[in-house]
Amino acid sequence: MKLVDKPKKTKSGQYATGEDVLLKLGDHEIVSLILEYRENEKLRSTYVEALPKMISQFDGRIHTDYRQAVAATGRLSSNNPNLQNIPIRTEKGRQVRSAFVPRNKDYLFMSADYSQIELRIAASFAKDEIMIEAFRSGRDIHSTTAAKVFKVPLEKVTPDMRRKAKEVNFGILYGSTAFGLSQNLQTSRKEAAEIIESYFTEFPAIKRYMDDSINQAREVEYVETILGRRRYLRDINSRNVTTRGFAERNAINAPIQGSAADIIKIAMINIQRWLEKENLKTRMILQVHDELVFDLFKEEKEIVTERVTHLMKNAIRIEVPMDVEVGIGKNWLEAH
DNA sequence: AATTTCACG
DNA sequence: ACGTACGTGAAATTA
Repeated sequence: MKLVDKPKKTKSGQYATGEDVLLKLGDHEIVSLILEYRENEKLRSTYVEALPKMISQFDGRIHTDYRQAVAATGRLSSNNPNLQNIPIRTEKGRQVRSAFVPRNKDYLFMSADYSQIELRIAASFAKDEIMIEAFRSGRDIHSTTAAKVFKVPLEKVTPDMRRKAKEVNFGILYGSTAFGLSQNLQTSRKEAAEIIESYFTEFPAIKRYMDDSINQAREVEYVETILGRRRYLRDINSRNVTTRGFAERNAINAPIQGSAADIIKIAMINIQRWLEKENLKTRMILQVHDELVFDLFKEEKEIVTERVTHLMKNAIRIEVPMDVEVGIGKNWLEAH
């Protein structure tokens, strides 16, 4: 439709039509129509029509498989079907999620989520006193970051400043560049670069930790999680800047993402041991990276809530307290 | 079989 | 000038 002069192409030479590309075409009505169609098709083909076919003839339930040796960071992955990517972000998506229900009327769905686990791990590894103190005092981490980065008192942080700070906090964990952040914030590279610079001035320990991670990786060509899982980074000394850049971002991200995986695995082992020891009817049924989902026997509500929270918070001791949010409802959506 | 897109954390 | 934020899996399309 000649909406732009030089349309972006994919590496195989096709026109790129991903969501981020379409949204930069301007506000032609075709864009929202295509994206609406895509959303509907995704939900129809991947969930609404696929999942019912996966119902077991033996017990009427859907069973995923977890793979323990696929993800390079030590995370689990879920397949056949993937139950770690059930929709939640859009209204129609949430309808799909609400179809996941307990086994019978004596049960409820319970979800227990680690709050900001990766940022807490980063603060702890970096020994950043400001960020550690923010978590210890239970302050909102994104607002705290916004106050520091934009140099205003906490009460003067606007929703837009908080939104940007949140993107920065995530970007940091991924080793984001000014370009990446500007794309994500839909702002100029200049502003993105200024925000990042300001971030590193306010949180010097985080900057030091990131540099140390890369330098250590250069020495031994691997990085490690808190429990010693290694990710080998054989490209870390590559002379190709793009290749080396990937390895450097992995050097920052893998210990953090992987340590979060270590921690939830310890919690899962302790929770399962406890459920069996106590002969409880509640079952741990899903893991979604920082969340555990339970088919909760109603009469066990109080004890399970208390013990699961405790076992998740205390799986491993680090410099920062772990916070866990528990929700209970009559389906997976309501449990959040 | 490879690529592209998009669902999740 | 180029490429550019981490980790996955599934469906549809393209080659």
